[in-house]
Amino acid sequence: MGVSKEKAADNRRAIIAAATRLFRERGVSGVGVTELMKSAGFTQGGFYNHFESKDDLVAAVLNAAMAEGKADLVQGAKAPLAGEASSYRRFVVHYLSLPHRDDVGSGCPIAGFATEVSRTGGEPQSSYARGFDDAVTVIAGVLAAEGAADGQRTLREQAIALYSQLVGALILARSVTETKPALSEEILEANRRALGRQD
Amino acid sequence: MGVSKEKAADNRRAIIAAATRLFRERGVSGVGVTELMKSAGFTQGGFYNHFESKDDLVAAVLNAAMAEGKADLVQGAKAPLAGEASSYRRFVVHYLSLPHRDDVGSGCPIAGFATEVSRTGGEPQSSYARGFDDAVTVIAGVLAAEGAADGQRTLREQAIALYSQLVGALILARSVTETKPALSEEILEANRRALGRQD
DNA sequence: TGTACATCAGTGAACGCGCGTTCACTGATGTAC
DNA sequence: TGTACATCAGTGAACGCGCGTTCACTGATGTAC
Repeated sequence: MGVSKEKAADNRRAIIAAATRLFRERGVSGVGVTELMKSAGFTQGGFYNHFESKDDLVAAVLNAAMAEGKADLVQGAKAPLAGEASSYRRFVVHYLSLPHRDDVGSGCPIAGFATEVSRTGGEPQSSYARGFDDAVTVIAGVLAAEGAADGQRTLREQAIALYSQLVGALILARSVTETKPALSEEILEANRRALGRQD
Repeated sequence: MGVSKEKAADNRRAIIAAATRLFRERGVSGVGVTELMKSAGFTQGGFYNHFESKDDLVAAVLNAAMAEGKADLVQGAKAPLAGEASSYRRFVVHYLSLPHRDDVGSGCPIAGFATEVSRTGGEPQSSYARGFDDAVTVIAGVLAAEGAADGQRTLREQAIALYSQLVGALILARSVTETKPALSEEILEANRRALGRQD
């Protein structure tokens, strides 16, 4: 078809963008290369001009998703101090909100890819682990701003525990959304209340 | 081959048992019927004498895994009061232990099947939700025995929040085991410490 | 600046392979008499 | 209790299908002169 280098790079990004969404929603093995390419606006064959294999794409997807996830987090943490809520409060409430629960495709990639990378291992898992560490650092910053002093536990430790609870609550809420929506909301609410008081 | 009804029922259970393990370890779509049957000691064709389809097996597997998971929980909660540790303490420490992290195949099915059922929906998800509810009830009992009074929050609410944190910690620890074992252990440890003090 | 040609992103048919499922066959089980 | 026969769990080859991947082809891009 003939396409400029610039346009080709755009197209590569479009494929990755489609994959970061679809892989979170349905899992890597739940999305075929043909469907993926179609969803990005191309036909199947072109895939291999950009990636060596589907596994190669998975690695690129985790890198991209983690970078994007970190950007979202940082932006959220230092968001314009609109409203009276603290950073901490806003972060928790947003993370455990219905819109976030229902938006697996562009929601927190740590929650969306956790099970995937535990089975994949390798490079994607390394990217994921780096992304997790970055997130913990940002959250520790939020806790510091909150003045969440604790003689026994470091900020990092507290951030890891908080993030674990948030991720668990989100994954559990998502796991029963379709058949038990009331239970799903109850899970979010119980965790919001548990995290309402300072940890 | 010719097999008694009794033996046939045993064989059906063996297939389900193999599947509850393999599906947790590698996901439903990561295990083929042929491999599954081989792992249970049979050839592929016999599968359809016991189940209408692979989806039908998935439903049976979730029922079985939830029943077994509940039995494990109840047993753990009322375990012989050996040692000085409280039920609560024992539960948390075991849940966040390395052996439990490394035993996805027969570990907590709520953690092992969470992502799977969020995509599957339907009957398997209903079984899962029932299993989750049962687990919350058992945990609320453990918290009650601990005298975890809290004027603001019900025992059920506290149990849901606690379980969310445990499940999140386990899933996150598993997600980085292969490439970042130190981080994986740090996640378990941070949550153990966070839950050491009464919630 | 203009022309000739190599490059390479995109197309879509085709490949082999493993999947879930079906089938004809087998032989011990378990029932009818 | 013994014999004849229907049942049905288990076997393993075969089915169609969708998967990841390859390929010959195309035409605009972008370089050489």
